[in-house]
Amino acid sequence: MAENTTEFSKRERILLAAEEVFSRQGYVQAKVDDIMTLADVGKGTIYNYFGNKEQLFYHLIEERHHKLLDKLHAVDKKKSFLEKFSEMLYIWVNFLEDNIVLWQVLVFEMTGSNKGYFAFRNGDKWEFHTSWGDLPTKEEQDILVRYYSILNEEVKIFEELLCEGQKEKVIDKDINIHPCSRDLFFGVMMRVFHLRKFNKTITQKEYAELVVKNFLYGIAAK
Amino acid sequence: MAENTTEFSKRERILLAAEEVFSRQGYVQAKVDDIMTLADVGKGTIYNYFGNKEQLFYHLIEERHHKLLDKLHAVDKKKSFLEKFSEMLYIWVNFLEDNIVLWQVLVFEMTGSNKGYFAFRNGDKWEFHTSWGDLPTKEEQDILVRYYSILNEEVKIFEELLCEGQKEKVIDKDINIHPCSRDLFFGVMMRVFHLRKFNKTITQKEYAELVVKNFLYGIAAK
Amino acid sequence: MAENTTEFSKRERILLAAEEVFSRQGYVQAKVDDIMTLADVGKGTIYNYFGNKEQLFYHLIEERHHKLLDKLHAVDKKKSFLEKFSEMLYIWVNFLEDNIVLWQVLVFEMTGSNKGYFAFRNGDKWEFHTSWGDLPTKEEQDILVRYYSILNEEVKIFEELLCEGQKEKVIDKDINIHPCSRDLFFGVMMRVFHLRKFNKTITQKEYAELVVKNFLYGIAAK
Amino acid sequence: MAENTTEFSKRERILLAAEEVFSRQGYVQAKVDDIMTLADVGKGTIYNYFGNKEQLFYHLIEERHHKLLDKLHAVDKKKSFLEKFSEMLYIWVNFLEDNIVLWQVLVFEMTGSNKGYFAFRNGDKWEFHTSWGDLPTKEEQDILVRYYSILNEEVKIFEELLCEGQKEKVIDKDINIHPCSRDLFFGVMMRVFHLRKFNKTITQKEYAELVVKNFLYGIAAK
DNA sequence: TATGAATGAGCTTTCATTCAT
DNA sequence: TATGAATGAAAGCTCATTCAT
Repeated sequence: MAENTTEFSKRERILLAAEEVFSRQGYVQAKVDDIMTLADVGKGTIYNYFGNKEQLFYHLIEERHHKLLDKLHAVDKKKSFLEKFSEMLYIWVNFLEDNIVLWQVLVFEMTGSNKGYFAFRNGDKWEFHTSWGDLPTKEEQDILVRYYSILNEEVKIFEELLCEGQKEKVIDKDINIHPCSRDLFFGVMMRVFHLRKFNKTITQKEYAELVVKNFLYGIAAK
Repeated sequence: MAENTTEFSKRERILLAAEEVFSRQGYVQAKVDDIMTLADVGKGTIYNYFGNKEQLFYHLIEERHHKLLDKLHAVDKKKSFLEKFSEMLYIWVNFLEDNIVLWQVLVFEMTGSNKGYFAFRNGDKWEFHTSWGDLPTKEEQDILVRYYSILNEEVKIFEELLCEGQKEKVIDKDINIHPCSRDLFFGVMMRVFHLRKFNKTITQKEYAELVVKNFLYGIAAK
Repeated sequence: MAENTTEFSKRERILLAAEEVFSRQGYVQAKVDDIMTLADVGKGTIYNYFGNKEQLFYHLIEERHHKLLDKLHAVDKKKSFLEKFSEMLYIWVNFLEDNIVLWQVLVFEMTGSNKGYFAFRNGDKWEFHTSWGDLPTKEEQDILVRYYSILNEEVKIFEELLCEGQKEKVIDKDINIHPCSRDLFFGVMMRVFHLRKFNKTITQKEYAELVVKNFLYGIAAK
Repeated sequence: MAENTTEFSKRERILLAAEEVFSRQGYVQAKVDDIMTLADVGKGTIYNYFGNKEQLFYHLIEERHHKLLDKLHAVDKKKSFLEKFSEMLYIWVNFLEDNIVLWQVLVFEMTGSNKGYFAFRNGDKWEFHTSWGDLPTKEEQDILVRYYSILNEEVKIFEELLCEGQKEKVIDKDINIHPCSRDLFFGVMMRVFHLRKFNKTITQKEYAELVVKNFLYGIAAK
């Protein structure tokens, strides 16, 4: 990765190295030193480009996030709900296979869910809650919001998709789409993490179909 | 918590404080000093009782784990699959509401899934794999195994339940129960985490029923 | 050692355990906990009997020291210098084989020679010097004096012996006995430590004779 | 020492401070904080340069060791055995006067002789033994070996010298050179430690001659 | 712009000693 | 007299960040 120092710009090399190190170690345990060494740049360079460790992680995530968004938005709007559902789930599964640890870190560490924080949008503001009393400080909140916003943008696409499915009467009218879309989004993340272990023979495409099927029709005998 | 120093033994106070601090900070970022202060005991006392930070966390988790297991095993074996399913899911949801951050820490940090590790049992041994090359050291593996074993014991109960459902032909015969039970187990964890935020009006009982319904029959219009 | 708790008094058991632990670990690294466990007494008991770790070590050393002195003084005064020399050296070698680590700890750690301190008697007072500027504090000096006194008593016996040898004209009249007796005393300690490794076939008796021979006549070809 | 911060590089200042602190306190009781303060550098700097406390000590010792070796090897090979003996002993005495506490720490603490460990080379491997049952762990052994190797290199020079003396028939043919060279080597160390106290009037040169004389011909009246 | 030597607050853990029982 | 639970000061080491070059 770090060998072809001429092929990539310093910024790209840092991002590539950051991906590897954050994926190996998680966020807290990842060391800027390791990223520096792997990227084959000076330590100061990382700080020049990205300001600090957290912002480096954010930029890494943001870049991937936008690539995912682009793919998701590229799905042909005119297709049927079921076709779009399969296709978009495939994109999501495919993305997760490449970025699973990073996205787990994002969901667990960076949104503060490992500290009992959770947040949701109330109108145009984010509200924070906690299972244990202390709310995040203002600075912490600003950071958390950035990561919540990323996840929210991703979830929203599936939420809108499911709404469409409900309008098209494929999805039951009594279903509450909001939590349901979160179930789908985070549930697939868990499934991908386990798929890798137990179900390596199935292709991503087939897997996406299976998820759609189970999600829509359950596992009960017909 | 620390106020009622006479009501609880030092050991209990440490465990109570540990729960709060680990839930506030996750495992790595939790400081033994904070646990000590909150429990209102000397720092050495924690080490006398539990040996080190990791063992303290383990004892905390193990204690809760056994309480959960007891409840799950107390479900009347003679009831029908559907009754048992609802009842056990309710127990699991109920348990998670009380221990959600701790169990997220367990699943994410302590099993090393934040580092790309995953493990599964091959016969009577645990095998470790990683998305990024470095395997955990022997010592780390020993620690990981303890946490995997806890989760495995919990998942197994649901796996056996679903097998029963398959035998009773409530669950489709073509479903692969092994990954499916993991989906259920970890999926509910995710749902509970989001339920708290978006769906506070519904009772745990009702929620458990909803999960069963969606899991078995999906969300498609009938 | 600790098994026959009825055979020995608590005090004896502590001393026996202390010997083993100090010999295994040296003074600083020996843990009072280990002594307590091995002696099978409560930790407070050690402090009741001996006050603190240092005094426990001192009592241990002192007890052995007096046994050595008794043996050395029991040598028949009327024998010739050479006979007495051999006999006393044998006693010293024999004692060291049983107490080598303890006496190394005494010489190195407890006299502060590992800290560059050295002391000698000026009349009836001990004077302290150091290679590195800071003299030991008053309290430290008091402790050091106790250990220096023990070694001094032991060396003195050999010093007097060599003086006698000089009077009997077996030892050259130009030899300065004071440093020479220290050479003998500490040199034998070093030799015993190495004898154990390289020269196991020779008996202690033969070894004492060898030391006497080399000390008196050197190793040059005759 | 710390005053002339411009005269010495940080590395040199750390080594100088380490010498002083290890000489004042021995190895175990020396505090990295004190070295840091005395060297007037940040604590991390010590770890950047030397990795850890033990390696710092090792580098300190190794540096001195190589200087000693250079001097010892610089002795003219063509001189007679007796001339070389005097000259090399003078070098050794001279070296010890400057490094006595450090070399005592090396011999006593770092080789584990304060814990009853001793080691010797069997072919090309070091074998460990102990007076009290517990052998050092593998990691401890690796560290011990480094210090044993240093001492071994130094002793070996004297061993070879004495072998030469035996070939030249200056030393008795029945003498076992191996333990004898250890006696000389460690004995001189003891003597230097005591010389400083009792015999300051004699020069190092004269002292070296005296040791040679006593070692070869003993102290008996001729 | 790019560097990496230097920093020091902050972490986990140890262990001699105390003291209420 | 005997105990051992409890203590907390003190230790080695880490690593995000800075800043002179």
